[in-house]
Amino acid sequence: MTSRPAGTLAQRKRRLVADELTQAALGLLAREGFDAVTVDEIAAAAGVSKRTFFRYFASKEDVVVQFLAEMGAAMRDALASRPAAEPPSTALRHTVWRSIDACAGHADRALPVVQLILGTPALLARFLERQAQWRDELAAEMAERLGLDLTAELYPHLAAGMALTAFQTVLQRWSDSDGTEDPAALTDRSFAVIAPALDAVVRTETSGPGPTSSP
Amino acid sequence: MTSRPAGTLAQRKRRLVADELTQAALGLLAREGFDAVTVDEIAAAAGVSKRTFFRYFASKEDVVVQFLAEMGAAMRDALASRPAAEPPSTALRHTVWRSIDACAGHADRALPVVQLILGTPALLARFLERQAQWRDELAAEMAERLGLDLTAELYPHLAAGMALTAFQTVLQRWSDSDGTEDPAALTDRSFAVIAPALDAVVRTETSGPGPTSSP
DNA sequence: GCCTTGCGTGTCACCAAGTGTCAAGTATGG
DNA sequence: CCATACTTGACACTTGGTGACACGCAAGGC
Repeated sequence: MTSRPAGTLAQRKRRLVADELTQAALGLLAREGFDAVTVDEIAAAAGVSKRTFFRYFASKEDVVVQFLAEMGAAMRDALASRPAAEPPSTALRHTVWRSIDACAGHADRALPVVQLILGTPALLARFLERQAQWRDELAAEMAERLGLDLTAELYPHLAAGMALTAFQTVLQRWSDSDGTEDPAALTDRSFAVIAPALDAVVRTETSGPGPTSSP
Repeated sequence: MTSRPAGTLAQRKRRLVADELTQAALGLLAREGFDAVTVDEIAAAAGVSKRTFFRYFASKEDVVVQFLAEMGAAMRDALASRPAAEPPSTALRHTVWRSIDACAGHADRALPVVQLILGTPALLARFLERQAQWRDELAAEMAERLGLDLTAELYPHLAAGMALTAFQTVLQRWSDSDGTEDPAALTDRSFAVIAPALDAVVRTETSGPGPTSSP
């Protein structure tokens, strides 16, 4: 009863501490830079001990990257919810748009974080690592969508990779332009470039040796 | 005089120590796993101190990733040396093939390293970070090749990203199959998929609003 | 032959990221 | 009131990585 917010009381308390930690970390890191802030400082700013910090986040990088963690699940959901008959380029465009839009929606909070990530090698590395997981997940979803064998075909992984390349390109431009450029336009332009490959599924993989030869 | 091998004597000595360190590290890491080996052990195995290790490599990850560092330069060189009239898909296929071939060439040494990298989150992250740099370099080269404005157009970054997606996909398959699958065939198949996008440069970016609309 | 200069290395001290352990605090249930 | 489970803080410890200093050794000038 009275479970209005979400889950048990203990879970809500845990969420509270996590939010406090994230808030403190994001503020300090964006202002001072990733290497200039220690975990002790973040913990102190949130009013907990260093040990407790590591009970909530696996690493200092995680505080920032986990802030974008739901993006992976969101993308997969978005892809799964697109009509099966839709051409891949359209389905994938909506897929990455789900996350881009989430960023662009509250740019005031998201932009500094994106700039921090893209500008910090250690964070960029973690972000890309996360993207590699998303790629596998999206590839699995694409294979299921199209009834392809994930282990035999290359298309699913390549399609997912191309979509995430577009994602990353848009994010980079948006970050570099300090939020000036329009994410929607960037997304459309990116997918206009990669669409010819995304929508040429049937030919390339099912017909034997194909057109490629002569190294 | 007597500068047969390369550079001065000091430089050759330095190279010798670096090779010894790399050799020791690769052996230990591949056998025991990345986290199970300490820097002290690597240094001891190479007969130097921990401090000296860090005078040669910026981090423990670097020992492994720097082993593939020349790939970036090799790719850029490969792209720069392709005839300007060549279609992008062909030029980029040769570009990534330069590195794939280098791996496949001495698979006995390269395969364990690739498997170590792809199987270790921390190393994968560094590898992807490196790839992000390559992407920018290849994008710059592509822009110059095609006379495009790197800051205005999206195609260069997207094309470079697609090529590297193919690169990563091939490497992944090759690693997963324990070197069984043919890298050349995988490369050709991958580029057959992405070629339609790579070779459709002119239309998408130069002609105004274009075919993309209706979200 | 000696002495200076410079470079590479080892030793030591140090900081920060993580982890294991244990004791103390607090909510729940009998 | 007590027993239990869960969370937290405090402490110690390992490891990655850096700074500072001293030593050894080669090259070159006197």
